[in-house]
Amino acid sequence: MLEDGSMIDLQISDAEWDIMKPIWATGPCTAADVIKALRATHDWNQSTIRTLLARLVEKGALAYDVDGSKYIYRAAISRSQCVRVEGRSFLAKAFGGDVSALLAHFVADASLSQKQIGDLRQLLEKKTIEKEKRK
Amino acid sequence: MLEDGSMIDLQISDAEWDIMKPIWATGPCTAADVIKALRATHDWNQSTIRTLLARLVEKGALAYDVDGSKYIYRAAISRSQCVRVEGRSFLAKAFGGDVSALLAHFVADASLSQKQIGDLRQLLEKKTIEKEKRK
DNA sequence: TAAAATTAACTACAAATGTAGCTGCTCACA
DNA sequence: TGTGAGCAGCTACATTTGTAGTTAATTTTA
Repeated sequence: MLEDGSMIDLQISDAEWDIMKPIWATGPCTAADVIKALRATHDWNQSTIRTLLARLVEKGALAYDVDGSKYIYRAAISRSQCVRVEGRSFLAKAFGGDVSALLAHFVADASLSQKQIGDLRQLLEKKTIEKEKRK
Repeated sequence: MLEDGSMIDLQISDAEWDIMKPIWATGPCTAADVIKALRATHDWNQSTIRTLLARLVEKGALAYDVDGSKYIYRAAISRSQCVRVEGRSFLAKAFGGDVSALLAHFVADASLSQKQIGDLRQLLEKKTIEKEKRK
């Protein structure tokens, strides 16, 4: 069990993320559904997608229920869990774990709209208040 | 040439990042220096480090000057360039390119100190003011 | 100067990843 | 009920990555 109780630390490759996304987005579905969902954005052979689905099952990122001759795949780990794991790994790699540095980087690198900046400021404000309260 | 004029899009693996770090941190140095720098944190055979150095040269992330029988390695790409490339790839993979979502995630996931929150708020404020001015 | 220590170059090899092809079963439709 | 389309399972294969070992030249040191 990892410190945060997440208990998972799967490494999902780039291509595998692309498979997970439509499943997280639309819920349980068949391989055909995933293939259809990716047709627009990826020039992948359907074999490729089926292979990746199988690998994700092996890894424990997906599970499936059998429906006649096909599988209904569903996420076995949540997007947020994956994001957390992936985020920490990136944070460690690129910023030596310094979250402030990471945040500063993305604030500087991205061109945020006035509204986005406002939202984030509000989020931070709320966080400050929460902390105040807990004192 | 990529849109931002960075012109590079090297993929630096996790282990390779660990090699780049001390070089970025301390400037040009020999393989022995890198090995020494990593001894504290990594249980790597020196062969491993030398292999990674060579790979990074192949990839164009490092360059070297010959000094007698040894190489003085130096970064051929800056840390910030790497961070930018890596950051965008992560942003695309985990947040579909939505910077706000990324920022919100790290603000929520990390336990920021009061001071860190304050600094970030200040940074955003500055950004807001800049934008105001440019109007 | 002869032996010991360094160094870069080359080789190795398993696991992960990207990207498919082939095969045999099965289900729906003609 | 035969047949074609679709499906999962298995095989394949080049590349990247993690992690070394070996070798030959060279440099340092006793």
